[in-house]
Amino acid sequence: MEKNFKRYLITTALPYANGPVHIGHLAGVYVPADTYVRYLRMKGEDVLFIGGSDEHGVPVTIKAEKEGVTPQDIVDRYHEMIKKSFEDFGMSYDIYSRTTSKIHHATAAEFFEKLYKEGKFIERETEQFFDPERNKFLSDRYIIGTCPKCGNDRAYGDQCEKCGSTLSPEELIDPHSAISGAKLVKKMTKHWYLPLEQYETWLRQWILEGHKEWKTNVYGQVKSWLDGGLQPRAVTRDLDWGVPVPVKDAQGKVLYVWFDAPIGYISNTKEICEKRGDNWEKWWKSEDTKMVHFIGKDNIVFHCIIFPCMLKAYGDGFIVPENVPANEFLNLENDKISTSRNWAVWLHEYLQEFPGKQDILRYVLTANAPETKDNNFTWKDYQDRNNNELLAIFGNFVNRILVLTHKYYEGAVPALENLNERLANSSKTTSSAKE
RNA sequence: GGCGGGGUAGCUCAGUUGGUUAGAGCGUCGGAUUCAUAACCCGGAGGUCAUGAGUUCAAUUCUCAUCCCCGCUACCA
Repeated sequence: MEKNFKRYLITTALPYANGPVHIGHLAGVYVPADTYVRYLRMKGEDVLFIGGSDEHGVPVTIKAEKEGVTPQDIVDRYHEMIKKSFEDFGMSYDIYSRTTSKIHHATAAEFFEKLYKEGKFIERETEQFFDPERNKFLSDRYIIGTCPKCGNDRAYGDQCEKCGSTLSPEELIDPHSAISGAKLVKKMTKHWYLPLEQYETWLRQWILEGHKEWKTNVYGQVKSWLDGGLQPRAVTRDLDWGVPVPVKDAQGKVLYVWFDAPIGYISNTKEICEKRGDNWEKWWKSEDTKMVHFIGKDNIVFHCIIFPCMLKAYGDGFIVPENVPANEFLNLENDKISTSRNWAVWLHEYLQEFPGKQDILRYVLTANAPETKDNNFTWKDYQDRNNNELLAIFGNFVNRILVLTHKYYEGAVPALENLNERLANSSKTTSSAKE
């Protein structure tokens, strides 16, 4: 199945703009992607490298509320922070943009509108929990109640952290709002769903038949979803932060963050192409473009099932990814990296505390990349790899070449000669030339 | 709970379409050298390939069960 591709469209998962980027993100997604892109460019390939911040969704609004600022303030803060740290780190993006951009809102809205008009969605009205005090519908994780299984009175609407059981908000005893504490009421609400099951045959053929070479974690996860049977997936939410649903009777509704985020790859391509006078469609609608999504293992279903279904539903020549390399996670000092517990090495802090040491981090994260299983980052390992591998071995190698070049060749690189002949002729002096 | 991925030397990872002594880097131990930076170079030790059972002439590699780690679980249970 070797195809001849004329150009490469490489995307990296959009970091969520409610916190900075840490070494786990770097190890799994950004360093491998940047390395691949640099390799392609060195080979002279035509490459477009797309990144950006994912700025919609409930967590941003919660954080804003907590701090008494607007959601825009939150995403402005973290977008700038992430963007700058990527720049300082040396990510070679063609563009690093954001999903609050005008062009993205327009692109995402148009995307939804086309599918809507063509009848690609199904509408469903369901009863949802509503916080009367804040006047908003709540997603499962912002509903708190008593766990019916273990009696924990701080169980979430999707899961009880104490006994680990998976829950639905309906099961909770005395459900109330995690935001206001108010007692919840039920209200009817309408949403649009993408009927994924309609694409099952196509997905099977495309991935299970056509891409057996994908990583086992990715392939296995996809197969499991397909074998389990796909269901319609809601693509809208009751929320006031996001891309408004471009339909008449949809006040107070936005596109589900996971619907709009991957469209960000398209919007950002448009943005850079407009700036360069390039044609964005050649990147997204040509069979000879090779698209690769770099992601973490938590994003497999979105990039292998949902987003491809969206593209397929839209039609109009959109291509789907040729590969979706999803990496595992990185632990820090034997403990899970956690934003909420502030257990992480933040990129912006690393860059401050270790100025000029970007390549050391790149090296360590590459040498220890979590390709097939979760890996562990320790400062001791970082120190050892730096001191032994980079400094002692590699550093000495470079230093020796420089010193000997000056000593024996007056500082100029000597002409190429036949090494085998030379080795055969002498033994002593060649032991140094050999290297 | 269900499903997916993983559990191989002190550490981080390769590998095995089943087949005699399971690999690498770093660490460690020993040696050599002072030609290159506090280096480099050479050699050794170190693993019941998570656990138990099964298939086989032969299993770390296949099958089943168990344990542990991580992810997903779609408003389906």
